[in-house]
Amino acid sequence: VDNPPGRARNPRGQGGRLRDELIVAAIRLLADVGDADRLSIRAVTNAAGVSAPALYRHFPDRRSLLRAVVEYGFDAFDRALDAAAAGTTDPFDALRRRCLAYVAFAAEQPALYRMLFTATSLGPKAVGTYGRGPHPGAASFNDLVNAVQRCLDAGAGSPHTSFFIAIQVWTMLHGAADLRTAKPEMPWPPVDTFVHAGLTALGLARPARRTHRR
Amino acid sequence: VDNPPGRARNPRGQGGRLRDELIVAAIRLLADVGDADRLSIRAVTNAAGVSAPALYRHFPDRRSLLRAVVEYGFDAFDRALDAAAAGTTDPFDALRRRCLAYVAFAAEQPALYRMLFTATSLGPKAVGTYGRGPHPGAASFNDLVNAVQRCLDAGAGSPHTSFFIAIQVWTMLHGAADLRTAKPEMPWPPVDTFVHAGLTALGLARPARRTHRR
DNA sequence: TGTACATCAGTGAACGCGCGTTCACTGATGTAC
DNA sequence: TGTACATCAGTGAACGCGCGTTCACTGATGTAC
Repeated sequence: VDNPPGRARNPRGQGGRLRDELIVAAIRLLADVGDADRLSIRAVTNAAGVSAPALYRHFPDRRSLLRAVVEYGFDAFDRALDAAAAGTTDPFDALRRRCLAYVAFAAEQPALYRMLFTATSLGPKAVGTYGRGPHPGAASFNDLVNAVQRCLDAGAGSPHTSFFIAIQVWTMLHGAADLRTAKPEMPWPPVDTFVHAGLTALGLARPARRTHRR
Repeated sequence: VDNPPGRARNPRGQGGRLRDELIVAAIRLLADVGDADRLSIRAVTNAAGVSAPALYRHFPDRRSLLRAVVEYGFDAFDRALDAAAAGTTDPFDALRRRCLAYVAFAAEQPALYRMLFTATSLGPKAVGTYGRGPHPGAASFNDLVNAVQRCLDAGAGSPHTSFFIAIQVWTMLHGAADLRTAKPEMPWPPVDTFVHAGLTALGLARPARRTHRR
């Protein structure tokens, strides 16, 4: 991984650009090394084409960089799911599309997905904790609760609250996403088949129509 | 973490004992450090009361130790689930008990659980791959398929095969176990409520009896 | 019964490495006068 | 218009550390004769 030879120093007042470049380089590198623990400052700065100490102008320490990566990653995750759901007005179809996009995101960027969903706030580990403010994934979960609620409003048949059902859906999605990454040697059923079966079992398939069109 | 002061050298021919002591020490340490990546040879041998090079008499390298930990961990996992299911003859109750024991195992030893279920065969990472022979978790999954099949034989109502249903159950359990560890700040519903709801949704609750006893 | 020797569990020092972080610095560029 | 200076993005060398692994070794114990 050589330095991009042509990187020029940012002009005065534009030093902040390097901050974003470092985050993007970290995410790119994450796909190669497979684990946030392997994201060393030296590797990230080298991938961004600067020397290691240059990082400290933008982040006080390594953990701060990783936290920024997590926030950036959740942003990308939310955008991917919203984009998938934007293609339909039917709440059941929207939820199904969100679910498929969820698993697809994890399949495309497994190391980033794990960093967002399993490395965060795990004791003294790499990323550290988010003491103040909401957890960066809170918005994503809230989107899911809302998507489920729209299905309930449209007549979905579940005895549970939208919160409880959202937990059920999230659990299924995380299990599917994480296990498929962890155990690639298993003969997993196709994702859409699996997601459809899961949503149906949870009462989140479209209910039978009361009337037929003529 | 000081050396246990009293450790005596094993007698001739009993050098193999240290092998087990190292594995046990590694699992104990795993609970403290929280991640298999942090299981350094020096930390493990120190916890076992020997010098670092002593490990090489029993394992060719670090990865071999970690693989032995995984095998040992799957053994303990299987025993915990079997013990939980041994208390009943009803297949639905047996499956439910297995599920609760699954999540309990993960809650009690989160780092070990992760090592078994998410670190294995993840590219060039800590543990390495299991090229030859069956995956050490294969037996556990097979037990689950059998437990599901017994429910089907007892009249469970699912349109799917026992393999597919076992994938559904496993996905739910892994999702629940892993997310609860990763996001402890979430207001998770009680495990037994959640597992009961999940098994019911999957058609794995006891079917209504045809006849009543008089 | 005594002794030389082979076996073997484990040690202590050392290696080269990549790490996060610090420090004093360089050199281009905008600004004040 | 020219020049001294402040600003600031980024550098290069160095630090102390823990790591996996190697090497030559120690010293207790069982065995052959």
